[in-house]
Amino acid sequence: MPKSVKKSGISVHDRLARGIGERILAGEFAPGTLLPNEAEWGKSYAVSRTAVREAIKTLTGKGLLLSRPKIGSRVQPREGWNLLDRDVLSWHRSAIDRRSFAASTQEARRIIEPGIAELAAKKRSAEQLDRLVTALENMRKAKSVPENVGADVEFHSALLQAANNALLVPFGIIIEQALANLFDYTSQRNPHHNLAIRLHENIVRAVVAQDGVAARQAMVKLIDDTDAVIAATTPQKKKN
Amino acid sequence: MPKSVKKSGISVHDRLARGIGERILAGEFAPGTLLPNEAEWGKSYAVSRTAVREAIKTLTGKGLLLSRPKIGSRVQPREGWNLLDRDVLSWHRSAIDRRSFAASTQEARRIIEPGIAELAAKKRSAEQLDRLVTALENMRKAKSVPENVGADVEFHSALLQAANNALLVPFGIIIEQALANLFDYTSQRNPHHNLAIRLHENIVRAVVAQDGVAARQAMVKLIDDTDAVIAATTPQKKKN
DNA sequence: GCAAGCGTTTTTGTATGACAATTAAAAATA
DNA sequence: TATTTTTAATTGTCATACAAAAACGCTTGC
Repeated sequence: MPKSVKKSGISVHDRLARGIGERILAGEFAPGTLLPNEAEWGKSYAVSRTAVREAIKTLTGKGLLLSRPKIGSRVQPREGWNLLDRDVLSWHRSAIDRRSFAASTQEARRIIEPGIAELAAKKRSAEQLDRLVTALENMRKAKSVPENVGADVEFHSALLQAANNALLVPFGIIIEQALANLFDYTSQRNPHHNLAIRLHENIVRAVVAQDGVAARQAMVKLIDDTDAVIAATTPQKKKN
Repeated sequence: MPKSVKKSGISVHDRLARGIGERILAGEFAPGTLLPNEAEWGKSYAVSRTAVREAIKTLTGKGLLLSRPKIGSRVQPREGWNLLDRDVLSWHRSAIDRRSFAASTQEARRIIEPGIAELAAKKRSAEQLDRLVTALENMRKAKSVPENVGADVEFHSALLQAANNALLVPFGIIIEQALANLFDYTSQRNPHHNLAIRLHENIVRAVVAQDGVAARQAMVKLIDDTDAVIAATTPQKKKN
């Protein structure tokens, strides 16, 4: 019996890649494991070998697999996984519990975003500053939760771009996921909205003044606040 | 059998993916550009459409492309590129000049690695500490430049793993490239070897003592030294 | 004249079948 | 037992055919 894959508008090999990818991230196929061969995938998902191969190429491109003739496709060690890939990260997110995912993203943000803010303050161009200011205005104008999330993501993306370092760009995905995650917690209305706006304003002020240290500090405060929001909406947390 | 100079071993679609990927990173196909269609690629590289499609799937999986029926494959905006993918980063590296690549990697390391050191000091397990200590010993014992690079990379990988945050793991690729790059500069013998060892020892000491602040400071000193090495081997640079 | 709807056509998406290349594992040999 | 050869399983590549999506141009109706 063909395994049912969630159907949607997207292509067969994309659905397959997601199906297999989620099972790898969930630990069903641990690193070092040899996957079923292409013919078996085709049979179990009722698709052609062509589609299977394209799905496997996608996963290989993301560092999850390595294929060799006569051997098959082997799950690679975790160090090689492109966890900062949008797809892989979303599979990862659905494979672990929300709390620890939120903790990981916040921890990572705390390491990276203050440095980004400092760089942005020092190196931003006038255009990049414009984009940041516009994002802040959109945050003020936001009337719904999705609008709010969108403007917030745009704000942090603009800041990231203003840092002018291509190697840091991939970390934007973490911020995106962290914010999406956050708005899972703060259900419909966010009473912190005004405070959040003010915290973002402080960052903009520092970037305008090209004051790296102030930008860093303002970002730390913003992340502190996010931590507080998460803690407040959580039944209980255990310390270690 | 030296008659054929064909890139032996590597598959056709891998070579194609690399070929197209390098041309995208080099700017020949800018973001927003529509690539030639699959049939044309097949003709110009003398391969089947199947191979072309698998190469394109690889690149799509790395965030470089998006394909849609009747439209074609369009180069995605840079924000979506998985620059922390090993392949993409190497294509990027060969597309820009060495100096600015070194500057970018050092800038990124300066943002992230101190935080990693601090996390590692606070959260490392006994086994993770062992791995770190072993890497340090291998640095001491290293007799050749490649051995030295290998042990150095292993040291920073061990530290990264000790930080116990999966989202930060992809950053290891930057460290790898940065160190490889560095040893391009310091040609054969590195007179800084003893100093470098001592700087690494300081990090280990802090991690042993679980002193996060000390670990952070020690890492900053190490990166400072790396900057100094780069500056010393460079004709001239301007400060701003 | 102009807008809306409808086929046309281009390009990717999927399937099938065939054969080549690779190499682990089994079999044969020294 | 150790080494070499053969075999077989699996991915890699190709050719062909048709399906599906969607931009484009055409017709039609007002």
